[in-house]
Amino acid sequence: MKVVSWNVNSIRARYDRVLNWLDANEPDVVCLQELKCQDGDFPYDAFSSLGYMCSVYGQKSYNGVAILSFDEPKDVVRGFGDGVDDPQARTIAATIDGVRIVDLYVPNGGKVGSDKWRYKLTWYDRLVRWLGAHCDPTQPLVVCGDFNIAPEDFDVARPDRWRDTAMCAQPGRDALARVVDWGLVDTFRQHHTEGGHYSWWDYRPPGFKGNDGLRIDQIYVTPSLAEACAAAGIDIEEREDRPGSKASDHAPIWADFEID
DNA sequence: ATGCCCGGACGTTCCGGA
Repeated sequence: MKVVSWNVNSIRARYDRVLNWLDANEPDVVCLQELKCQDGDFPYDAFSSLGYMCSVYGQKSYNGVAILSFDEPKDVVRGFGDGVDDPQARTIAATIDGVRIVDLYVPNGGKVGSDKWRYKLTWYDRLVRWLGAHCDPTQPLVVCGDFNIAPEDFDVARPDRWRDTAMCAQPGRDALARVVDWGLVDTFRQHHTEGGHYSWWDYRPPGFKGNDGLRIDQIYVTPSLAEACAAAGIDIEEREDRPGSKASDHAPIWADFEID
């Protein structure tokens, strides 16, 4: 089972490019973030032509997540359902071929200390509680998406430049660590122990050309799936503009599992 | 110290992104 996670920065602006990538790579499960459209505007037909079923949790202009799969998605859940009045569409979960898939778009956080920053930290706390209430570290589980946190300095090309931002500030890293400590393994780090690998580059200079990258997109799994993870990677070629096809500011990340 | 580049929208400038 091949799983990909990709913050596409508008599915309507990106769907031809995403389609081409899916056609070439044939992942079994596709977790998308930042759809920036309502459910009714999602390009279902384009993806169904490649054989994908689409579970969508959209929102006008902002946020929005979706899980695409060849196999029928079961027990689809949108949002945390934790009683908090939160209109932001940032999480969707589904069971695909016996594997629970959780697709997340973690809040950006704005400036450290702002209301958005507090929302981000609170959101991480809600995620930990949600995992505790609805998931089990012994089950086959994928928790992936745009976490908007670079876990360590060697996940950042220029750590001094980013140190005190919402991507790197210690309270955010601590919040992410509490999610991982619940019982998850970073599939990319299983296969790449060295630094210097990134999944996001700002559109603004120095950006991709200046390699001012951060590794803020992750595919975490429970230990039973980690044992089955044969390979993981980041397709940085997809961060490059092509004629008539602009790139998202995020590259797709993927993990391959050998499961029956 | 700030903008740079993008996408979306009650659009012709703004907000949010990370």
